[in-house]
Amino acid sequence: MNLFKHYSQHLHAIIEALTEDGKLPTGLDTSRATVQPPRDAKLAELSSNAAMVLAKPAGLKPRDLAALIMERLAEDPDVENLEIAGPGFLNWSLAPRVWRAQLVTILQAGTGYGESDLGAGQKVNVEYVSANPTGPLTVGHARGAVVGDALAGLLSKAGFAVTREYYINDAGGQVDTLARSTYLRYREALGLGEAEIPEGLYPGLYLRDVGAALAERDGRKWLDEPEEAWLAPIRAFAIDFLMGEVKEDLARLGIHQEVFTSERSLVEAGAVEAVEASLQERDLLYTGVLEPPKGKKPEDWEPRPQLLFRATQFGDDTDRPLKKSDGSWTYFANDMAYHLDKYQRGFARQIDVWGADHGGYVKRMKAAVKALSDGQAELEVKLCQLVKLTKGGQPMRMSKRAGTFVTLRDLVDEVGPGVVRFIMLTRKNDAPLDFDLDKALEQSRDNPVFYVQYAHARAHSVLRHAAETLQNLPVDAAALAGVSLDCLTDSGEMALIRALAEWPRLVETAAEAEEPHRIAFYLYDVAALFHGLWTRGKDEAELRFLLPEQPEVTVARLALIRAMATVLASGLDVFGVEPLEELR
RNA sequence: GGACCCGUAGCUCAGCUGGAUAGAGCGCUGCCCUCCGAAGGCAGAGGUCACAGGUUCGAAUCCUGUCGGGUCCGCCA
Repeated sequence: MNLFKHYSQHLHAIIEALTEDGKLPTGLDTSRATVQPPRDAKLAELSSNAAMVLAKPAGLKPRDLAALIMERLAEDPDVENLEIAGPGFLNWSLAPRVWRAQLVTILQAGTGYGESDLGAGQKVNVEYVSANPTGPLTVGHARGAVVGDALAGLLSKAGFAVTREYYINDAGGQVDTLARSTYLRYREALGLGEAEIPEGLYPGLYLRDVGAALAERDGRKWLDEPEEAWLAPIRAFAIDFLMGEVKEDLARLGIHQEVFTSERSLVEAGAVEAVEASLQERDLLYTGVLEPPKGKKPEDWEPRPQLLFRATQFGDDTDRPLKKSDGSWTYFANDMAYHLDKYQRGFARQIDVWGADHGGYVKRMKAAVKALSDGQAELEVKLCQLVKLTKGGQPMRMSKRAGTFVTLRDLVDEVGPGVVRFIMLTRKNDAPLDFDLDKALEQSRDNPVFYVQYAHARAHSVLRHAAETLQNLPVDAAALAGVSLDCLTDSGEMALIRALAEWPRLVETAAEAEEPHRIAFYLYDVAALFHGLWTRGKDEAELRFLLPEQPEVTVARLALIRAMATVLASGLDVFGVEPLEELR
């Protein structure tokens, strides 16, 4: 049971009872009345703003209303130190046995602890990475990959039915460019001299592998054929090859999206015409001429009539083209078809994770989803700001044009998947992120990954040590769930227990805010409390975890330690990071 | 010119959807420890939450405007 939710419900029941007794007016909006840990843990263990929020509509002074609630809340035998504080806060603490009982809950639940029914099984689609299949994934993609995957994990933990998806942009002009670039590397692979890559094609050396693989499969088959003969098959081959690479990169990061949707197959199935018809039916299309952008105007600007979508009716700043002036579909039209497809697959809630450079695209896509679903579906977009890669504080220059960009695979090989994932989640997605390769591997309090993994490993080290030296004592979760925990009385131990008991609440607030980074900070806090407790044992011998002369104290502490390791593992699991039982 | 994001301690950043005396790490200052189980401990200084208005019992948080930084801006995907 989530203690905070429990007391929130308790409080709402009290308010209801007070209303029935005529002490409060009917029809109060109680939605803003919450139970939280106070900002400053010294003030109380639990705190509610109910009296302040409800005072005005109830026509009472906050402290008077607080007194009314307090009277009823005091009847709960678990509630202690109940008092009215400050402007009308209701503060209280819980009997230590209530907190300790949370450890039993944790030990019984295992890493499933913290799971919530908040989402009530609602279907959510999280689409992320969706990089063009024209080259390897870069460090920039890594952030979107990790953020999307962790968000999916978080929502899943919070009770949503999450689908993780990748949209393959295999339909635009860029894949034709890919095919032509691949063709040159194919010729090169067949010994026709080193390819000169003209302006406008992709110079990346990774295409040599694609060309070689094609030569391996097809031999000299395409050498004397005209472009219209080889363009489509080579395009398909190259996309296939590079998507294989992308999946391999993602797999090395521990990411496995279950749905890959091809733009080309949607287009070929007529999904775009269906969008046009649907919009036409709603009278949301017209042929018109867009205003030129103010400020800097493109050189070759001239007014041209295009088929436009009335995006302004749905909150966008201007209407958006569905067709280019030559009559072909825009990328936006295809993207509308894709998002409609997701809606038709049952996703009324869609989350896209994009790079910050797509910020200008958000409003129109949201407008499109609203229009195509008659307001039934909602699209949210998480923009990931840039990652600044440094080594020892020195920026690493990256240029895609010069081919000197750092690939995701290089990064994962350098520091490992767990480190990449955790560090990418130590900032909220809309803030820029510094990623220092040296710091990522540093073993210090400065490095949050190390600090959290160290806590987990240290806990397991103690458990191993206990199993070896104190053979009569239980160390497994099931047995520890049954031991007496009354010996856990130290303030540091209690603080750690309270922090662990907050995990279910944190899952829910982080899921509601769609902010997986909060988990990273939470895990760091838990680790800090644990390391602090450990360190105190250095000076105060009676605080050590293993006291051979006092088995009842020792088993209680082992229960605490295992519960802490369980919560850390549960949090790392949301991130897709493997908890370490030993540091090497 | 416009849209979106950001602005909190010397530095890097939290701040739990509007609550109480705004926090952490690093750095700095001063003590302690440096043989226990694993990579130190305690204390201190340091803030006009960019700025100005507004809403509210109450604002770092919401609204408006200004300044500064980033991303982007017809038919590229």
